[in-house]
Amino acid sequence: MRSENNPAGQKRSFIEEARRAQIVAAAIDTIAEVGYPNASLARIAEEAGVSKGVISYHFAGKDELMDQLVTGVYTEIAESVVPRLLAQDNAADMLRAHVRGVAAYALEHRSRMAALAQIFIHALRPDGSPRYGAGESEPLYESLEGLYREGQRSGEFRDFDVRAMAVTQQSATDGMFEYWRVHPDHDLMAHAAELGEQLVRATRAD
Amino acid sequence: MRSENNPAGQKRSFIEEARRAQIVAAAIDTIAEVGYPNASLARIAEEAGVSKGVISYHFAGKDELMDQLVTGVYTEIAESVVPRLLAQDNAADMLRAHVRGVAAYALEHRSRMAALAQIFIHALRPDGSPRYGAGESEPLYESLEGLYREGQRSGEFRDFDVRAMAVTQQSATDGMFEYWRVHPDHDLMAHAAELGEQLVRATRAD
DNA sequence: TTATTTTCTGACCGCATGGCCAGAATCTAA
DNA sequence: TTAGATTCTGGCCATGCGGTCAGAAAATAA
Repeated sequence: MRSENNPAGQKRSFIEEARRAQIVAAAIDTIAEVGYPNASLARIAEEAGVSKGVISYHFAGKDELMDQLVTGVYTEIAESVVPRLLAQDNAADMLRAHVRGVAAYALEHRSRMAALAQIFIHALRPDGSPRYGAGESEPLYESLEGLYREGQRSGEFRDFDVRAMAVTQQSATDGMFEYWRVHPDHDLMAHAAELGEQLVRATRAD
Repeated sequence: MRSENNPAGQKRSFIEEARRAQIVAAAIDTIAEVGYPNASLARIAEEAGVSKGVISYHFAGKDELMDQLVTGVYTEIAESVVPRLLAQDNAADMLRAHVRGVAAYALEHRSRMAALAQIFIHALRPDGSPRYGAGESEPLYESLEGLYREGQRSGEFRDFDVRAMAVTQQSATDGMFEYWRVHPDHDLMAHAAELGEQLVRATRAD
C-alpha cells in the first residue's frame, strides 16, 4: 500500500509518480468541466480511465488529491508570472503585469485555472470555513501586499489599506475568471487589461 | 397538502405564512453558521425546531426555499439601499453610498448577508452553472451598469467597460463579505469605505 | 359532540458519496 | 522459473442527502 502518509520526502517509484500526475490531470479536467461539487472520485477515476480504488491507493484521500492539485497549479502560475513581474521597473506596471500575467496563464491553461478557482471557492473544511481561499497564507495573496507596500514606499502608490486592496484584487480576479468560465466567449485579455487599469487608478498616488 | 405550485397568488393561511417565514429564518441562520453545502434540510429543520417533513410540506423543495430566501433578502437590501442612492446628487457619491449602504445593511443583518453570499456562491444548477450569481439578471448587478452609464453620460466617469467594472464591484463586494464572514472582527465599515474609495478612483474621469 | 380539513411526525426510499478491502493481475528480482 | 512486492479491480460499506408517505395530532366546522 503506497498511500501511507509520506511526511519526509519518501522516494516514489516512477510509475507511482506517473499515476499521481495522471490522476491530478484527470481531476483538473473533471472539475473544470462539471464543477467542484459534481467532481466525485468516481467521475475523476472514469476521466482518468482507471478504477476508483486507484485513487484511494495513490492518495490518502480526496483532500490530499486537492492539496496536490492546488500546490502544483499555484507553483506553475508563480513560475509563469514572477518573471513578468521582475521585468517591470515600477509598481503600477507590476500591478498590470500581475493581472495580465495571471490572465495569460489562464488563457493558456484554461482548465487548470478553472479547476483552481472552483476549488478555491467550493472546497470547505467540515466547519464550513474555506479550505484554501479567504485566508492570508496563500502565496499569491501575500505577494500582493508586498507589492502594494513597495509601491507605497516609493511614493508611487497612495496610502491605502493594503489588506482591503488585496481582498479587492484577489476577488475581482477570481470574479473575472468565474465570469469567463460561465461565458467562454468573453474576451478575457481585454477584461484583464480593464481590471489592470482599474487597479492602477485605485492605487496610484494623486 | 399545501406545497402544490402556487403560480397565481393563491391565498395562504396565516399559520402557513408564519411557518414559511420561520423556516426561511432558520435556513438563513443555518447557512450563515455552517455554510451552504452543510446546510441540509435536516439541519434547517432542526434549527427551526420542526420535523424535516414540514419543510417539504410548506415548500415544493429546497430550490423553492432558496428562491424565497434570496428574493426576500434582495428586496430588503434594495429597500434599504435605494433611498440612500437617491439622496446623492452625483455618480461618485452614489457609488460610495452603494457600497457603504450594502455594508451597513450587512452589519445590521449579518446572517442574512452571509447566507445570501453563500447561496450566491454555492447554489448550482444540475449542470454546474451558478443558480443566482455570475449571470446578468440580478437586480443589484443590472443597477450597477445603469449607474456607471449615468456617470459616463454626465462626464463624471471615464469611458471604461461597464461590464468589467460591474464584475469587479460585484466580486469585490462579495469578497469583502466573505472575508468578514471568516474574520468576524474585521472592520467592515472601514473596509467598505476603502472599497468605495477604490471604486471612485477606478471610475472617475481624469 | 362529531366530522372534516389542515398540519405535523418519524420512518422510510432511492441515490450518490468517500472510503475500504479481498483477491486478481502485473511487475520485479533472485 | 519462481517468489515476493507492487499495482489494480470491482464490489462492498456506512453515511448523508432530498424527498415521500401513512398515519397521528391539532385545528376548524357543523
